[in-house]
Amino acid sequence: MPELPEVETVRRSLEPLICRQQIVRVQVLQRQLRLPVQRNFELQLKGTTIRKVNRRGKYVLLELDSEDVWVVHLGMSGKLIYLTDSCPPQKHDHLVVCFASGHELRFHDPRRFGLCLVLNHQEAAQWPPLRHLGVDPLSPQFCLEYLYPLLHHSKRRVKDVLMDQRVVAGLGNIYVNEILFRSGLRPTRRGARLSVRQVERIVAMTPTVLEEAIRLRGTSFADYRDGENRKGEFQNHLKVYNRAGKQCRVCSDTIKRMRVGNRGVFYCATCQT
DNA sequence: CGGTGGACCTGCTGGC
DNA sequence: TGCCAGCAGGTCCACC
Repeated sequence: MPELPEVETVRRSLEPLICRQQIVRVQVLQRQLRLPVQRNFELQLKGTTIRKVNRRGKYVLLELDSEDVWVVHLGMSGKLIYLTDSCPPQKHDHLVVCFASGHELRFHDPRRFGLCLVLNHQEAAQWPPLRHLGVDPLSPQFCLEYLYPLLHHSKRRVKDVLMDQRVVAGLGNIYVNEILFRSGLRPTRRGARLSVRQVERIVAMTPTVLEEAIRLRGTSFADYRDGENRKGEFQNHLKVYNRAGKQCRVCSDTIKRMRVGNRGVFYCATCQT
């Protein structure tokens, strides 16, 4: 499910709802997520107040007044849902966090590819998945001088390089397909074979696509919802992803689908070379 | 070492 | 209608 625009939408929707709220009760209903939920997870959260909601790549980082960080990754099907009225836990609600206000935050994840853990600031800085994250594609560090050498020295497909979280933090399959369409490049092109001009197009189109998707509150197929369980709208603006057999919105050619590294890739053979 | 393919898990869709 | 294969937005690890 969630790539950078969806995670950022969750962050923005949760921030005003949960900041300054004190956690009074924590229930773990399912410990087996991508990593098992820590033994002392409940104790680490209980009594703390959420100070800020940050994002790094696809990770949501909930900063606590205890100086710990509650790290959440939504995997493929994870949701963080804010409830003002309690109800019995639903199927696949794995975590229920109750605030002093009586409101709740729940982590819900049918496929359990998601992740929840509590780390202090030093541990968070050391934790390899966070430590190795590449630049944020919406930051000024994401520029030609950064990206061109990484692509130029890689034999991998441009799609795989852009999806590598150590290179760019937050891109996944949907947005890489869209970015490469708008850059006029086939996903199977090898990084080393791209010209400076072509990498310039990627650098320009990446924030354009991501910012448009954030404005439309992300892409919802089946699962994705923001912190208030609302769908996004960007699925109606996709140019190639999930559009195999349909007409290209630019040239009317038929959008093609192929498999690259065990996942679906969508492209227009006329617009992308 | 870099690069690829499968595993992890549940649910939905489409074909027969 | 029912069943089953195939597919899904992410990450990690074994293997070449």
